[in-house]
Amino acid sequence: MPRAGLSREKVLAAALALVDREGIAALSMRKLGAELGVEAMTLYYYVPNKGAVLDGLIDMAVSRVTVEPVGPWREWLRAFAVAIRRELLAHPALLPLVATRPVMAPGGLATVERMAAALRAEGFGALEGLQLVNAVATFVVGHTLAEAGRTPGHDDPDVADVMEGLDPGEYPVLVEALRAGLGTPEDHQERFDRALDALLRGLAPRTPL
Amino acid sequence: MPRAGLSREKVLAAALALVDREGIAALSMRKLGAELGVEAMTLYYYVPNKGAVLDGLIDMAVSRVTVEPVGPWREWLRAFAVAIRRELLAHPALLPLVATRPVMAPGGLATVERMAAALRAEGFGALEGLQLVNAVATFVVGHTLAEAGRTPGHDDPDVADVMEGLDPGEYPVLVEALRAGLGTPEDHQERFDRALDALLRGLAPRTPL
DNA sequence: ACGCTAGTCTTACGGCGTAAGAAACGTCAA
DNA sequence: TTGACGTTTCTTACGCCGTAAGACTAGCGT
Repeated sequence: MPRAGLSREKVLAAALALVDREGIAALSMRKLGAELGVEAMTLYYYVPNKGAVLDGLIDMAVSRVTVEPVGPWREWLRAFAVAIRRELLAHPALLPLVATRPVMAPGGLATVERMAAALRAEGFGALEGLQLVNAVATFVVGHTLAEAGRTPGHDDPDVADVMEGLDPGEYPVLVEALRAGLGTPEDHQERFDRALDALLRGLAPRTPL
Repeated sequence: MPRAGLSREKVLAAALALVDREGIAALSMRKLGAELGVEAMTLYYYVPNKGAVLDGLIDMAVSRVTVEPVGPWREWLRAFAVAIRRELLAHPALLPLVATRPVMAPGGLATVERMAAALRAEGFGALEGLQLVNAVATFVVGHTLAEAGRTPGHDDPDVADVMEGLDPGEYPVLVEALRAGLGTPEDHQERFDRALDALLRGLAPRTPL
């Protein structure tokens, strides 16, 4: 019987809290143990190694994205994209992980399968539908990385700072765009919406029903 | 005068070689020093810290992508996307870096500025044009990550392996798509082309000339 | 009361980034 | 030739990291 009442789930939950609070660079087995009032090596009873902790974190995030593929496919696919983005922005520290690690975590596969099946019912081939889902997913990850991604151990020189030090003579258009709001949350939102629309508008089944 | 004939450039070149050969996880100051026949601390004479090495690597990759923004904007923007992808695929180990680190390295800014200026000459606003460039760039990074991205210290369970262990009863569409070529180089290429086309087709200036 | 097992801790190893400063080298003036 | 000096390199050390090996301990069923 456990003396500290631990479990794989509690370890992962503590890891997520730690990462959200201090960033992914701060996630070490020793700190995670301390978080749970336990020595580092104790964690290895619940988790084979640190990589498994990272995988678990990804799976947690991915699993929270569930979309019911009913109605017009462009609509729920859009909702899917929006849901991924929301989840990623809720835990920006996980972004480098989600982006880098093979996305095929078990938690997300079921969702993917359901969407692919729904797409095939609307005239897409199996491969074609999955390519579409993949295209949307990779677009969202790419966009959100640019929006909120920061390197683990990197002090973030914010876009605002870079903007200050930019020579208007050398980069006139860039400076103008920065003044017009490039890099603001609204800018990201708008760019996301427009590009997503373009993507969904342009991707249609090759052999419609 | 140098006794080992080093320089910031040679350090970066050796770093790139090491990273290409053994992956980003293998890049340590000690190994990089050994690569150059020198102790680790010697590198700190040419580089302030390890982060600067990583930044330098990114800048090297980004700087190699140069596109002449002449002719129809959709065409050279497409060439830009293709060039980024080619460069990233040539050094896949750099992908996690490029994706994660603020993309505004000095090496790439000039290219961005030139493209934005060309777009404005074709009826885009300054902000609008940069959003377009950004959208394309983030799309390419996202796609290429999914195509070739592997985590630093992660042994890659290839898509092929995952495919084997997939229950056709549980994931029928997925399995069918995998059999139809999901995840092959051709699949990635095709998905890239189709999504890029959709993106460029759908993104047009709001206030045409 | 005793053993068993699940859970925890201790110790240790090799690696990491890098701070501080000592040491060796090449150059050039005296 | 010598000596001083700035440039480049090395030595040592500190505090972190992931984790292998194995010793301890708390609570259970008998």
